[in-house]
Amino acid sequence: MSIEAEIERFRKYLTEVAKLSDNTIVSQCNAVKIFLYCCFPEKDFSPEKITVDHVRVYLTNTLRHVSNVTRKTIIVRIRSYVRFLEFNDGVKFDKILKLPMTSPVWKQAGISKYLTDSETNALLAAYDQSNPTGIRDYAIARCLKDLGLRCSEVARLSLNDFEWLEGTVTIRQTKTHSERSLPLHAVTGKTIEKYLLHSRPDTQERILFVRFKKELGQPMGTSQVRNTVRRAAIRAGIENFTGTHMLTHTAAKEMINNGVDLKMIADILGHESIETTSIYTKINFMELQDVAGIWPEVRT
DNA sequence: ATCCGGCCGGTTTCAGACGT
DNA sequence: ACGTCTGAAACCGGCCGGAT
Repeated sequence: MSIEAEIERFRKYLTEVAKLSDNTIVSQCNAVKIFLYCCFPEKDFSPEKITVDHVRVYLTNTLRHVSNVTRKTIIVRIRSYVRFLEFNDGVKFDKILKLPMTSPVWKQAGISKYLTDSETNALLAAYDQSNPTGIRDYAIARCLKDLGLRCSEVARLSLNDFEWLEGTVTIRQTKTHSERSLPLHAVTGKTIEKYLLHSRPDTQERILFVRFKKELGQPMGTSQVRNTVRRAAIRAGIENFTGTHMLTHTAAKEMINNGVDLKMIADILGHESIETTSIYTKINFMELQDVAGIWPEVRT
């Protein structure tokens, strides 16, 4: 297989599956092309021949003269390519992805961190709903866990975003600058309704979740939203709690377990790339092959 | 207990430098 | 004048220490 053909394969994936912008696609393809030509000067290339040493040598020798920022960018592009190979061809490149490429721990491990059912229940039970703060924070947790929102998206939720009659909520200003409309579960809706009726202070603010103490009625920031969940996790005694993204992962896990299609989950979670979704749900990939067989397909 | 702000690492995008 | 490509910026989520 020629390197040019391989780059075309990568480009097709970036365009059709990852749906990245043209600039991103071009820059990723170029970085990978240079990398591949450097590793296989004899042009006896095929994807499965790529080894950890290729990457290591490339980073330490060829890229030794570039700035750290540039190296970081190139690493990102190579990683993107390797993940494409894993996703598209089913070839495992654990050793490459485990190289110290300054990636988040949960991604290096190749396993998403999510809560077990008992941990989820413990977390939700850790909110004292006899006081306004507990009601508010419980509603936040349900938005994260039921809707699979990022904490920044929860912090930006506005009263204007809810269509109560239709039972939907629209998420704006997301990471990918697009909008998406989600169905609002009855339980989630009731929780938010309870917060609005019995907990939320009088304020002109349209942002849903507001502060109770300092700066009463002002919007909560992303960090406050995160902190409410973190404190609940401490109360619930959940060890290894790493952050609010665990709830997002948990939402993805539950959808997978309910047989929801991967593409649909990507839409709900707001991922432009199915690849991102597959990272969130990695561990279930293995489980589900045995248990349910609802993964789209098993690659060899 | 709650909140703020600064810092960090990772990813994607884009402005402008560069070559033709 | 125009297209290509690099590297910096923008954005995001996470962590932590200190203030209230």
